[in-house]
Amino acid sequence: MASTSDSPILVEPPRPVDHSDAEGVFKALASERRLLILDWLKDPVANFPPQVHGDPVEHGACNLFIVDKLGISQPAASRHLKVLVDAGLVIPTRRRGWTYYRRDEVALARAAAIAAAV
Amino acid sequence: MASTSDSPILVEPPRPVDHSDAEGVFKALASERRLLILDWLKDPVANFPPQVHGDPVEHGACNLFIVDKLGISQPAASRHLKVLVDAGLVIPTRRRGWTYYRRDEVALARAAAIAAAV
DNA sequence: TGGCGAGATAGCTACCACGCTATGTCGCTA
DNA sequence: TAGCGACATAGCGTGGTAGCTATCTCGCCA
Repeated sequence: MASTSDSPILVEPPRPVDHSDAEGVFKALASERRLLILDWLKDPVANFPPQVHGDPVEHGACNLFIVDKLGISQPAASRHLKVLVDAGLVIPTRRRGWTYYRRDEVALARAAAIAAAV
Repeated sequence: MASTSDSPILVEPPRPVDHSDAEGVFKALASERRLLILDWLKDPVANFPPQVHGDPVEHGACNLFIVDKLGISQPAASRHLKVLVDAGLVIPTRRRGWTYYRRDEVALARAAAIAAAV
């Protein structure tokens, strides 16, 4: 079981909001496809087909499902996911040759705090 | 005195968050210069020189001051301001040949709500 | 160990955002 | 009414982003 699967959203130390930080977060969110991905990952069980390996709640949704649902090429989807991972908003898990993605709720809460401070 | 100067942030009706809306807001915020402008406009009196015409609290800061403080050309600054105005985050006021800009706190609160819903 | 499938990377093209200079528009004032 | 100052718009060059196809890497399994 994932160590954070049944914890509430962790509380970050109240760090001051940095503009360059904020710019990076908003850049990562400034794409409809990436917003869709984040939305789908809110409920992997409802939004993706059943997975044979990898618990969708624990590890997240399988890369292939996201690629299919986006309807763009696999490399293009891969890059969108990389943008989200680099921004720290999504956590990848490699397992048995597949890669699963899940939301990082802590980082997303921090992003919301940044937006609230604009 | 500004009609909203001593009101709390107005409460918008709870409209559902739309992805294309969200993309537009995040695009407008995905620029360090525009984040700086929004930050400066939080306190026009402290961040800009005293204005001869136009109350900085009521109408906002004078375009010229923003251009100077950004340190870029006047057309470039003008376009950044247009992006913020088009996104509805900043309100322009033309008066006596000058243009003043102030934050739209309602729209900014809505932007924060959008970010919190991602 | 050879083959296959998942996914990242490379390399290309098209497009958009941002900077600049030059110029247009419009209102105020001498 | 001529001139000037504030601001927007036009046009151009450049860098970054998003899409694609082709290819590479690497783990799994027969």
